[in-house]
Amino acid sequence: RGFGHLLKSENSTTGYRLDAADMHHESSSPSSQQPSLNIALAVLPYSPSFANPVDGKKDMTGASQSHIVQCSASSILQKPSKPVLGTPVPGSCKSAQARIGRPPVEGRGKGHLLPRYWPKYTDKEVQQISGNLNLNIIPLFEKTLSASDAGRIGRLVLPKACAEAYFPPISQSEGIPLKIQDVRGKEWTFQFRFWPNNNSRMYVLEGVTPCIQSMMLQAGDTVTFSRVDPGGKLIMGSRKAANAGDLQGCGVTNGTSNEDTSSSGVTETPSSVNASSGPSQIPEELKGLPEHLTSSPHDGSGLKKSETNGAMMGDDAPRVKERKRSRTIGTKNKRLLLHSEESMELRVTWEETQELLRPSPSAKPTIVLVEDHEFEEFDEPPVFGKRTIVTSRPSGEQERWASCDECSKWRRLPVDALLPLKWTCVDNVWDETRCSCSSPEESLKELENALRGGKEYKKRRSGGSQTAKTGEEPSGLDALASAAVLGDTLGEPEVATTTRHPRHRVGCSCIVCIQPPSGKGRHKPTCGCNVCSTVKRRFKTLMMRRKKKQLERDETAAAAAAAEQENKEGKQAESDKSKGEKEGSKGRIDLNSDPYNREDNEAVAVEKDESRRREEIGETSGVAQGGGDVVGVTELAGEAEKTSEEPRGSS
DNA sequence: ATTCTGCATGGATTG
DNA sequence: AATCCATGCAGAATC
Repeated sequence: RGFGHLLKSENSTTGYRLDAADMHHESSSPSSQQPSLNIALAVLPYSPSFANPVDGKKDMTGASQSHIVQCSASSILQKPSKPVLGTPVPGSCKSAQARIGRPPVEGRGKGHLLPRYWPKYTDKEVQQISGNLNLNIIPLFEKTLSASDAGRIGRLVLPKACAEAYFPPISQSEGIPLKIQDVRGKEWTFQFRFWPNNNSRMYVLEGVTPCIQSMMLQAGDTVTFSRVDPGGKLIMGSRKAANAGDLQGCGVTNGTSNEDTSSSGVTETPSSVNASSGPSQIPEELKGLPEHLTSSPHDGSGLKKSETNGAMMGDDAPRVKERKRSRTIGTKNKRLLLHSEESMELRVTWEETQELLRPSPSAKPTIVLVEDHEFEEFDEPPVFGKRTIVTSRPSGEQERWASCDECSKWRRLPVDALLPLKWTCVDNVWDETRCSCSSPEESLKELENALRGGKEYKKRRSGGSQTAKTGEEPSGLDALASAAVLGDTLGEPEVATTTRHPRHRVGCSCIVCIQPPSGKGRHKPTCGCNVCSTVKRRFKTLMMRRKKKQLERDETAAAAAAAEQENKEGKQAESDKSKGEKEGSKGRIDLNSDPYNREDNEAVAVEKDESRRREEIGETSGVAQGGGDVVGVTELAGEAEKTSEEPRGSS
């Protein structure tokens, strides 16, 4: 519907309306099976004459028209089993709109675009476009961001066909700088280039990180590329993945969320959009851009892709949908691939996370009646609340416990109490005798009995609430997703270990995984867990070795008498130093070696010393293994300095 | 130590 | 089987 309108000056005779209802009614005719046909045809396909998309555009309108005329319906209707249009489920949303996928302009061949790259627009977006007829927005393609695309590496992999079809041709691998404007009018310059890949090319946009960040995009979100007509200016927009729908337990694939706009070519669009960039922020020439180009993340409407769209589109639709769904980042992103066991682990974490969600403090819910059931609809994403613990008394009665963010004392609360992220004794409205940090803590016998051996107990042992340590918590769906995926912040910190290296799993003790984390989440200096003790032991061994070698070098240097000899030995010292560094490095890095097989006595001595020290502080090795974080290197260094006069080595 | 860069690899998809 | 493309990887550059 949208592009038909956009391009009506070029193709006014067709008069296609792309209402979903129309689509179905017209499906008897081959030429109308895909009413978006003319829309697709109106877009300039990749033309070798496309030489200057930014600075000036050739007569694109004419070219478009020629393609409109030249393209045959059959070339576009090769795969009628792949629906690109559809209707949302009636009643599933207040302003249900179809996201229209534009089919490729050409059939098989160089310019053929896979449906997942077709730009998809909604009625509302089109309406917005129609509000300003001064310029045409020619949708080119879109791409769902992969983890690599959204990562800090700053490279956005472009679908080859799209790159060759809609970006200027490049012959050199270095490519060319390409100016692309975002919907706020900011112009970005990316390096559009390619790498030789097998016998083909792999096209990338380099330097996209600032742009991606400014749009607050992440893996699973979609970037769209359009062209302004006239002018040929490239426009880059974005669309967030519909996490809100996933939040409600739908649309979760492999633990990741994705709007999956390519699954059927049709999705509903959130009801409230365009919150972030008002018209005043949009340059005049860009007013009227498709709504998706300016839509804000997480509209909060909680709408999701209709599960029945595929079924309405034909017999093949469910199969296609299933297949296409697997083509999301869930399957291709190896980092997010989970074994079934891990998947279960993730689900538990996710469910646990649900308990922490609270409505945003400023959010005012709207009551929506769906099939006689009242639902609270929030315009703002939820925030994390304070983590609490629910215990059961012998009588079966449940109660909730929370620790004060100020004094860390545990307070007994009603089981239905929902606490904000920051909660102190003063906020304890349920127990007047314990509504101050000066009030004594209740006997924690019940609490400890209930938690002994459990996760919460370990948390308790590791010193108070996690939220108090982490300070400012993330809020919103992004934080929720991150927490669920990483298992960090809210869940078991040990899970985060696996994020050090994608191939490694919990329990891996290699050099990569064993490194103590820096910043938040470090183990306490007194922590005696296996990881901490191993790291401490090895570090001490390293420092002792270095000290010994330094002494040897000093003796050598002192033995030198003549100045010339000194010079000579100075060089030798350099050589020794580098050699020593290498050996030191060997000792420093080799955290995977078995400490009990060390040939040097220092290790044994250090081990004994460590054991003695642990006995003194009454800790048992292994209790907190993996239950938290590892002592920071700086603390280790400080510890090492106490036993060595030598300045802290590079660690 | 971290980031950048260019290319390689291999799973997923397509024809 | 061919192709695409997400991501791994290693050397270089930089912090």
